[in-house]
Amino acid sequence: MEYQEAKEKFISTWGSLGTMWGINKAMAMIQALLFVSTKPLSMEDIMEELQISRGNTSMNLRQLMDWGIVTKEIIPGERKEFFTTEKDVQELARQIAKERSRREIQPVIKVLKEVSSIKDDKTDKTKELIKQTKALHELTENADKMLNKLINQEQNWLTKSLFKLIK
Amino acid sequence: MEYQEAKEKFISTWGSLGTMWGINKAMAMIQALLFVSTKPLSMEDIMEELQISRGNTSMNLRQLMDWGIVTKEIIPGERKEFFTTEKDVQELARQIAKERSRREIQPVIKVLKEVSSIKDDKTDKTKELIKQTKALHELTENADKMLNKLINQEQNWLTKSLFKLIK
DNA sequence: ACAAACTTTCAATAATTATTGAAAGTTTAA
DNA sequence: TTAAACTTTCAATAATTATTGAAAGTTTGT
Repeated sequence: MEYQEAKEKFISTWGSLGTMWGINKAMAMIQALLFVSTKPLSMEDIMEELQISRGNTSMNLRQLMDWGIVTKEIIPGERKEFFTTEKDVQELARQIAKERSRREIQPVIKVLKEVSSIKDDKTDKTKELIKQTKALHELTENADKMLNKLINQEQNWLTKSLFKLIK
Repeated sequence: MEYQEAKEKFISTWGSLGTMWGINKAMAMIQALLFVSTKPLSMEDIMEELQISRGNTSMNLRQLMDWGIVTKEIIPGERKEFFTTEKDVQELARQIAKERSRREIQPVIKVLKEVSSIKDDKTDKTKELIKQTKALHELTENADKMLNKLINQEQNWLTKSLFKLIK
């Protein structure tokens, strides 16, 4: 497999992985492209390489910046804006975990807490609803705590912890 | 908040959480409904409660069974089929983790391995592609190993491990 | 202040994904 | 063996989500 083919394969695989986990294809592909690029890319570069429109590129770059995994680079003497992504996989993982926790897991935990706190009227169905949502609430909260722990540790904590768990 | 409202809130929240993580709404809602139900439900029951069509119900129940988190119950004297979901959150989490690993993570690991193994022609861009996909490969493989570890342990291992990590 | 070089916005459109419902298929009881 | 009771399948349709492209907005250099 040659460079170009390998690169395209990587980008499109990353794109479809994104789709499977609720992240849009263009967004995932832009990040993948930046991730293996040796230098910052302009909007033109990205549009060209991925064959997507200016609007699409602009919107998805913005989202990636909102997620904190892509940053604008000012290149002296250039009028265009250039973009790079976080190159360190650990940091990338932490950032994504952090954002998904904040945006998606927290609101669900909130609802689970509310629902599991309704007044127990002693009927079977109410007891079951409370019991089951409480169990889910605990599980979700634990998983999320772990995720947050990962997020707030220094660089290599994740790898070390995983290693301890695995061996 | 009363029982009915709480139940509906739980089901629809679970449904939209599903959507955010690439699982379709009806599938997530059916699972949620079964999860808080005190007894097995028939297709009619599910259609009625969630206001979805027979075809939709049938297809999504099938998927849930393929995922191994819903099972058919035979109720003596009843002609209809009845369904239940795994009621234990630990087991549910393990089953979902197992399936998502098998279906989605493994194929990506395979591609990352392929791409990171291309011939190094000593150009900067090839070196960067190899380096970055290799890093991603390692991270993904570690995370997946942990997931698999969780899957193959006895019941309470997950909670215990998480607890150890958190404290 | 102007205009060239750029980026953003957003209504229109396309692509994808989910849902319906009726026909075909299956199972069961008599 | 028949037919009622039920489930599955799948082409048609609806709903959702992503993408385009051109107009509006912004920034920069002169």
